[in-house]
Amino acid sequence: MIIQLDMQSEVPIYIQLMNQIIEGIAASRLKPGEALPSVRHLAADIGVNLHTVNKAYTLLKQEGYIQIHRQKGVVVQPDGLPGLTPEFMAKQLEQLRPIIAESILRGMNLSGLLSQVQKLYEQISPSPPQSGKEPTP
Amino acid sequence: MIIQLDMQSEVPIYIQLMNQIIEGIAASRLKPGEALPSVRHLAADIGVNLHTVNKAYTLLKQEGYIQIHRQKGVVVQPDGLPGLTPEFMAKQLEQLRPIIAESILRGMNLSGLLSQVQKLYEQISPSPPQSGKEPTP
Amino acid sequence: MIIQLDMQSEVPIYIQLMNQIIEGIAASRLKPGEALPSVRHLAADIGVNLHTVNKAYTLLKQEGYIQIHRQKGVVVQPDGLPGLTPEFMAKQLEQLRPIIAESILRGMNLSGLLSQVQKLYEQISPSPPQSGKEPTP
Amino acid sequence: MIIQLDMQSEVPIYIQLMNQIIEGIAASRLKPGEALPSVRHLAADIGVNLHTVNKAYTLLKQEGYIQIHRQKGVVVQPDGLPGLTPEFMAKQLEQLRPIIAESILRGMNLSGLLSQVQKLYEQISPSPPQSGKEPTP
DNA sequence: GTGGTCTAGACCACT
DNA sequence: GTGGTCTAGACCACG
Repeated sequence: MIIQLDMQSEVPIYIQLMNQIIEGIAASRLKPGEALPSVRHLAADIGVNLHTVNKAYTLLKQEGYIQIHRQKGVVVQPDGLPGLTPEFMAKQLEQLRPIIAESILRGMNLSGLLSQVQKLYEQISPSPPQSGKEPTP
Repeated sequence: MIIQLDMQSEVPIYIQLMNQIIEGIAASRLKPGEALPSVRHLAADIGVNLHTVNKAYTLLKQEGYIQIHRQKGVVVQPDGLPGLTPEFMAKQLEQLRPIIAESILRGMNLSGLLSQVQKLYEQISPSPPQSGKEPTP
Repeated sequence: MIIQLDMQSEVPIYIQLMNQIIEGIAASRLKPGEALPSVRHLAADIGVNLHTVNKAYTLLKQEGYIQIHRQKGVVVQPDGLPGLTPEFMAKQLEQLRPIIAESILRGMNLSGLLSQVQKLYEQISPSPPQSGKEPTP
Repeated sequence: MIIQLDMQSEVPIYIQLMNQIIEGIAASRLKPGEALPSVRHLAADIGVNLHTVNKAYTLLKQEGYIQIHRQKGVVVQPDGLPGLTPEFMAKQLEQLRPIIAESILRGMNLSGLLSQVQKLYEQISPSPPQSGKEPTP
């Protein structure tokens, strides 16, 4: 798992961390049940404060994306990732709204915007994650 | 111009203000050259401090969306709104990326995502600005 | 006398006005003794407030660049323009200093800077003003 | 880093602050990567309000002259200072123009002006930065 | 301890 | 009356 942080970004580091891990799961680079580095290790690896990693993990756990076990450490949610809950859909709309508004203001047409979204979608998820159970012979 | 602010939101007020104004321009509710309320009036109207409004206006001016005339007031950019600059496209991608990643993680498929974006686009975007009167039979 | 004002500039209008008139005199487009438009006329011509023109004229008079007569109107200083007083030299240095500092910071070398200054000098003063008396045959 | 402010000056304090810091960088008294005082410390040191310092820092950051690290502090831009962009050259010309015009009006000749500029340049500019040790015989 | 945000209130320059 | 600047003081997010 490679983490790329921009220490000069205005985006808080713990948010960047969350985003990177979320993207890792979305891209199936991190698979359900797979272990994540301990808070201590990850903090040392990427050179940030323990609290920062801890905050990211805690929030990811709250969203149901990971599990934190006292002894076993941190693993990607093995019991089914959260789906398209109404809360998530609402949050998504609120996040998309200002981005789309500004795109319209700048004169972007719908097809241009859709193609940008599609490009990003395919870039992040190169191999469509096998939803449901894998065929286990 | 109706401004809806959520004082409980974690999104800073001045950002909410910017977003509302941007959306107003995108939707053609605010037209180029149209006057915006003075810093003081708007601040009084929406019940926030003058400096908060001032910050939003200043940033909108920096982005080229409005003009602040000395001692005359604030108007929506009449000299052509900024277009799809490379900087904007880059910013847009960086903003979209985590949203799309999380949508993928949640199991949303491409067509579902695209339809959400399209729905928002059409909701915000004005019907193609009918200059002049509509033909009323 | 053509006046070019930028109403969106952060430079106050009365300062822009002063600069334009100073440049006119420097370029000999306005000659000593020549009449300037009345406050009223100029204000109407360029579409600004009376007070604004008045302020510019008053300050130009204080610097000794023009004379304001109650009835005769406004004329470019006919009794010898102010020279290189110590006060002016000091002001000039204070104005140049931050510009030059920023140029150095940006990596501009001395010759590049000098050539910029020379270019501007020659552009403003195309025909060197005949200092002293003109040869009157 | 010594900051000299003129509280009586018509030049806003935050501009004076910016100028002093820019000059410090230009003179290599402040080197890329070097830390600047925190907003609060500097404000206390020079006896102005925290917001005034903050404004200066924010603008310097926007120009690319410093970096503001979240919760770490402020440092002189370590990733290469901005160069001679077209925007900067245009701004420089606009700033120089009225100064040069007034100098011409006052009867200053080209060589006199150039020597003033050169004097300032050499006064601000550091002796070419001897990287490493000087040869001490 | 750091910068980011917000409030409250004031004076000034500009038009 | 407008925005620009400055002060004073507060709370919060971040690390």
